[in-house]
Amino acid sequence: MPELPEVETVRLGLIGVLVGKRIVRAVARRPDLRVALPPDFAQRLEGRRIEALERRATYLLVKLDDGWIWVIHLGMSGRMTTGRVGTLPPLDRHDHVVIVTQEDIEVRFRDPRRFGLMTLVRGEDIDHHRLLAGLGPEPLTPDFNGAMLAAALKGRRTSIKAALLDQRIVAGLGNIYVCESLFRAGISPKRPAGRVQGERAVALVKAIKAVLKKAIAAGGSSLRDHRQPSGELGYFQHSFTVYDREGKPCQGCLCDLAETGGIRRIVQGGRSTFYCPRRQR
DNA sequence: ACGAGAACCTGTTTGC
DNA sequence: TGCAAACAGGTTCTCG
Repeated sequence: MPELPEVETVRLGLIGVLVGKRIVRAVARRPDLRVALPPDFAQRLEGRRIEALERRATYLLVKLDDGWIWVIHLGMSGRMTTGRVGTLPPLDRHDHVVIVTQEDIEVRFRDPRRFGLMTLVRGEDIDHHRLLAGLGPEPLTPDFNGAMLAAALKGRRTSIKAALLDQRIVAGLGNIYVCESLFRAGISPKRPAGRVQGERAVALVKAIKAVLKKAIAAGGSSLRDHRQPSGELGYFQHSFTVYDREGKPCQGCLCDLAETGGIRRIVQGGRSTFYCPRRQR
């Protein structure tokens, strides 16, 4: 269930396995993902050398030596595992795509819920492709700043929680990091998006960047720790401040747990939101 | 155009 | 213990 930091961790883990390597075998075991695999998908990967592995929002962009880009989205339950051929566990029924490099390293894409996708896009078309065209700014780049976020939120009547989940406003945030960022910025998830302006927007941008950087750093360190064969990439021990901590004490709120009830859980747009009603306004 | 809600799919956790 | 309902970190479609 990957948001930007998890996808970035997967990317960093896959760079060493894939970049500069040639794909000698590719198998599409189950083509009906969220977006169906092209009929000749596996055939078109075979023989290709991988030149670079980039990321846009939560899409992995694998640049191939024929000018095409292998686009990967992990959806909600997508995972990548790698290991030397013959050392991995038996294939699971949800291992939908398997590739092998010239060095005998296998990379598997497993996605039980099939909300993920893979496809091939011409390099020069990538920015206009329907999957990527509408995406907002990358949150970790300098052009994502308070003024820009304030402008994007202006006039919006929906909650700031829903607005931050909207990939057109800012790309790559999901439920967890939206909750964490709002907590860090001291902003209530119920606040109308249009009323996050000025200093509040600046604080929110700072919080988003800090939360994402911290999570990526945590993923990076776990990557070094778990670089064993047949490693599963991108899933590490998180320590959240509010997410999934309903009823637990709020860090930094020196209030009586019995009195306040601690972290609260509400449902917005059908999804759980966790926040501290005292610190977030 | 905007916002709310449903839908997609399967595995795991929770509650009676 | 067993079964059904609720829930899960994403995205996209429809409808009002």
